Amino acid sequence: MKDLTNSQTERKNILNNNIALQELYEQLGFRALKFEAKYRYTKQQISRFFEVDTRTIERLLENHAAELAENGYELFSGKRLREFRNAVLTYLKEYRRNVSDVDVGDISEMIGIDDISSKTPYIGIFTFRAFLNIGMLLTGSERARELRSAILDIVIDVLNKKMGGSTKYINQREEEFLPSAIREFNYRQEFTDALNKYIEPNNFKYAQLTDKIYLSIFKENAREYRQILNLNSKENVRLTMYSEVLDLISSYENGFAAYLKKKFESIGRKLELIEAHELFNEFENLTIEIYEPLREKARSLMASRDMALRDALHEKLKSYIGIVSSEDFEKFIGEHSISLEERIEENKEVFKRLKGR
DNA sequence: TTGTAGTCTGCACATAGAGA
DNA sequence: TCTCTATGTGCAGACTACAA
Repeated sequence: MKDLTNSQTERKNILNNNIALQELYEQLGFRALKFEAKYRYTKQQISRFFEVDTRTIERLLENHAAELAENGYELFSGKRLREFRNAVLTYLKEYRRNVSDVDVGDISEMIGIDDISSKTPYIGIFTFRAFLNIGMLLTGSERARELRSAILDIVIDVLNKKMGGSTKYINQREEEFLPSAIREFNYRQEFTDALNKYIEPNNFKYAQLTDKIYLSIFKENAREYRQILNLNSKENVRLTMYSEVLDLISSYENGFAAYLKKKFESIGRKLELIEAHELFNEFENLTIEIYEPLREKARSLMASRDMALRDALHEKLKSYIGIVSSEDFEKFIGEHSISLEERIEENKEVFKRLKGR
């Protein structure tokens, strides 16, 4: 199980997943007052929920101030506090009206939100994200432990629901995948043509030089990549790659094909496979500065997304695991993410026009 | 203007668990 | 058993808004 208490990256990768957050709010049943379009809780509500002293929450606020502020913790004072107090009063009034025929005792106690005194000068307010953040940091609270377990279950459940049980092809749900895959297909053609024309016949040349590209970009050969993503031998590894990785592979294939052609023309004969390997090393050294930023980006995106979306760990890219942005979650599992079949259907007319040219 | 009330915050202390 | 560290709690002072 992921350890949320001591990894800020793991915490962010859940808190950036807005789709899962909505589901979490529905399922946890810890209702909040909506203020300025966000669910809000007071510090007292939070400490009651986790069954700890408010001082404990305050200590977390001291030690993780930036992280909690980023997730929506704020101090309300002045005009904003007055507006919030009015919103609380309206909420309490509404609630009392709706349950007036029932003896509900202390309504504030029952719904978990207190009437805020007019003498209160400022008050610490948490958003739902900040509330979850506290739950991820509190190690001594049994309820926080239960919450963390529920968070992980619900996040996995949301992903499974969205992906119909398998996240193998989650990369195909973003808009950019299809154009990148088409581009890559064309460059792949040029690459294999070049290997055919400029390297002596050899059964292993395609696989070996493709592996060289993979190793250069993400430090794994095709076999290792298959194992990590649990792909069978019939499944095409490129159909599981993110658009940024495909673009970089295209660039390598295009660049190396041209480099190979140049070498062939200068020596006036086809290269042996071992010479092609040496030529690739030369090409790699020559382009190291050009590709470095793109390689860094591809490794980081691949390692972080596969960890967050596929629960797959690329051991050799461990140090590249970072935060998956909320935009990324939206791209792959949000409203605008759609399956490849639907996207192809959407682009049918474009394909027909291209075919007709 | 001043007293009051509610909240935040810094400091100190208690407790529990891990490791030597 | 002792020490260290992390975590949680209590207390008191500071701060701020409101009411008289």
